[in-house]
Amino acid sequence: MTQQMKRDETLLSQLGHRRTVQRQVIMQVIGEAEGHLTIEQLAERIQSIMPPVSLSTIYRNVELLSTMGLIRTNHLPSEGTTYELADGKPHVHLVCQRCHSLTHLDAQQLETLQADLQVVAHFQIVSLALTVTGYCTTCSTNSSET
Amino acid sequence: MTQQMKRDETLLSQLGHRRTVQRQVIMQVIGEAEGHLTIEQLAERIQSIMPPVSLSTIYRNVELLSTMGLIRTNHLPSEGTTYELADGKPHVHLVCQRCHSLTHLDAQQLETLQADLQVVAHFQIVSLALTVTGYCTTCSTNSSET
DNA sequence: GTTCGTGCAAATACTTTGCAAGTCG
DNA sequence: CGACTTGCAAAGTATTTGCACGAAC
Repeated sequence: MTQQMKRDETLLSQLGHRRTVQRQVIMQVIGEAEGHLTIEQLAERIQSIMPPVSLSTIYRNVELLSTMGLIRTNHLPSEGTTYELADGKPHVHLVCQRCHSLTHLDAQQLETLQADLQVVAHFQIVSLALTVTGYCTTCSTNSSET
Repeated sequence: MTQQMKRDETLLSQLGHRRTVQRQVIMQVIGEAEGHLTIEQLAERIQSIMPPVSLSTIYRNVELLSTMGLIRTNHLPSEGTTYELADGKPHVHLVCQRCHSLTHLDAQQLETLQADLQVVAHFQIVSLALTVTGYCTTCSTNSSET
């Protein structure tokens, strides 16, 4: 959180945006979370440390922070839109098409691929997430019973 | 489409589902499309070949077809939820956090990774999509001007 | 006749937008 | 003062659900 907050303040001033309390708390909450958060989860956690922030404000700010590259926006099936720190670490999301369960993996093996894409696509990668669709262990096992 | 339709019918009967006109047309349209389709695009194309199918029916059937592993569900930022054939071919989606543009890549280099994950996660992979978040060439170039 | 599927309309999310009031430099 | 933010309420979209009718086995 410490390093992240510092980067936050730096970027916010760089881009001419104000370090409002709301924005600071949003960054703080996202930074302290282990995984990704939905807008509602964000709102809840914010309320636990300060007076509630309106949903529209949260929506507007995650959009801003995402544009600035501070956070990453995920579009996941079961959980809807979620947000997390844009730390550049590759994610693997295992999405089950049957029960819609979601499993996370930290994929070391993606490190090299990230570099490849950098070159190939001339795309400035902020974060890299692999969405794998298929069947989780449970469903894959039970599928024969159907 | 031919092979796909056959597989469609096979699976549909296997699972005790009926091969209704609506379902066949939905599969046909998705099969004939090059890329992924939104629910609305689906509805439009269906209307061009038969009397309109209600949106709820389409929603219910893409859910069904997805559960059956015939099609793949994408959750993309700019285009919302889209559907396409679950052909197992890896996709790379380059999502720009700034202008929200979406670029597609066919990634051959993911083939091996797919095998790795199969083992590591005991996850039965239907399809594999890499969502890369960052800045596209245009935005990456212009970012300094901001 | 019993089960399954569809269409329609209503009900639910989820997200965006307009506007008035407040804050900061 | 002038630019930027927020909160609230209203407006939009997107998706789901309940129900009655019709089709299939």
